[in-house]
Amino acid sequence: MISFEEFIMQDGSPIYQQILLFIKRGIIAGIIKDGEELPSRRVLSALLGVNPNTVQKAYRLLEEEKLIQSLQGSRSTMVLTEEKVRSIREELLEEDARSAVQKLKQMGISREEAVELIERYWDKESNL
Amino acid sequence: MISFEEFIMQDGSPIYQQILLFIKRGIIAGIIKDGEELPSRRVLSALLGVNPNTVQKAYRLLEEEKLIQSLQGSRSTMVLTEEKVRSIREELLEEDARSAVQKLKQMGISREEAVELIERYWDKESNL
DNA sequence: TCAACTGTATTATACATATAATACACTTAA
DNA sequence: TTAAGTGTATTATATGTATAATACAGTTGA
Repeated sequence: MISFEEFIMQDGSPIYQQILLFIKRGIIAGIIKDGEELPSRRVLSALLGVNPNTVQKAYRLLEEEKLIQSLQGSRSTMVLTEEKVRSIREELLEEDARSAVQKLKQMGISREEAVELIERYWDKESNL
Repeated sequence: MISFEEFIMQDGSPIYQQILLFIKRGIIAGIIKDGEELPSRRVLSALLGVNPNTVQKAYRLLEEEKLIQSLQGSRSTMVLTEEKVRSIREELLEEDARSAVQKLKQMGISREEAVELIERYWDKESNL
């Protein structure tokens, strides 16, 4: 089951994108599996405290990427293949690692300091 | 001198915030020093290919944080103390590291994989 | 002096994001 | 059967972001 209770709103980027990325990272982690049902738009919006239209926008993008299948009256279900998961994994890992390294380099951090920093915050961050 | 040629537009977050963070990271790296003159709003906007008002918004925020001093007719100059630099360093390092670790954990990446990933992208990323 | 540059401000327009309030057709389960 | 839940769609409003076109007052350097 998908645990949206772990969803942490990080201000800055659009909410619908945060939802989209949260689901994609869950897919990569293997927590969200093929055939699994997503919470309904209304339920998830209530859970996150956002507008139903915002959740709908995230779900519509998942639909366009063919990662979910939606039918009127029933909840949307995940449609995943190994190939899709591998593709998403590359896309997100690439972007997140590249972005983090770029920022740290801009601050004049050394490679060794960067590794130390990641290791230190690894323990600080609550487990997901 | 501040080298804004190294500025890379990353879509997603507002441009004025990207400019603000680019300058703050330059301060942390020690590239941008106390008393130094920033490019004028018009010059920087032309250099980055964005609207002068967008640069002005970033500079206004720097002004509000008392990191620059602006006088009509003259270019704005950096007003930095060791304490301010230390404060910005904590703020940004904290946020960037925390954010990176959170994303990697959400993807089910292990601590060892994360370190490997960072080290691999450290060499990929062009030097700044 | 004075032209060119500077910071600052205003108005208008356009687009993206988010919320709110509905509405309708379909499915599910009691 | 039918009430409740579902996906989907529309309209309106508000806010933030970015651009464009000006305008004005102050500074600088030839």
